[in-house]
Amino acid sequence: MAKITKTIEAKFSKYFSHIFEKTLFEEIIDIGIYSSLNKDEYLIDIGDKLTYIPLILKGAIKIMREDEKGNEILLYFLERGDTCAISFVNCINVKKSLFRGVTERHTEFILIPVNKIEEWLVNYKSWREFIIDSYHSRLIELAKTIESLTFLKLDERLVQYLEAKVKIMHSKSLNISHQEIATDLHTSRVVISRLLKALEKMHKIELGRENIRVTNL
DNA sequence: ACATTAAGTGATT
DNA sequence: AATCACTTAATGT
Repeated sequence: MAKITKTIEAKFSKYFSHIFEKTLFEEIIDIGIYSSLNKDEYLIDIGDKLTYIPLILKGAIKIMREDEKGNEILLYFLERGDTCAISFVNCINVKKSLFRGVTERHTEFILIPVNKIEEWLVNYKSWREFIIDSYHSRLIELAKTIESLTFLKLDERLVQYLEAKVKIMHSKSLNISHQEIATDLHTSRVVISRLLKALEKMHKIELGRENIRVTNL
């Protein structure tokens, strides 16, 4: 956790300056706290109290949902330029988080304290638009997830998953275990192993230990 | 050298 | 598509 330096401001400016009006931009630089997390760290867990909202500068976050029995399912990914809009409403009401956010890779972000979120909603048009926009994108992501859960077979979901992963990691070489994919898609490792083998036979991917190389999906 | 963890596979439901 | 049971291979200590 640190104050925002000139270098970080430049990074932030690159992805967010066209979104926010100048006075708001300056206020974010003044008030925001810069922070980062390594791969596989929790940004937020289910039940955590929300005190900050992250504006993502770099990296990617996986948003998961878990039921009472511990069944996990991947909802969507967040990346650079995104924020976790779902958490805004939670923030304002000081409710606990419904989701879990885990970093997919080293991730940098600027934290905005809860009290400012509400204040800016009143004072800045660009902030209102940003929040609504972000909320809208998350809703679309969720709709897509429901769609694939309902209509797609597991092999098609796996292909979608790999595509999303490649996009988010900015790499065709994914360092991920079959077990982790199985957990994300809420199925068993054996099934994933078999489907991956099938994709390999079709020359769409290449398999290694904890590595999948996507060649031509 | 031994234990642990990831991945491959046939058979069964 | 899930589970079991077992094997093989890679990696850590």
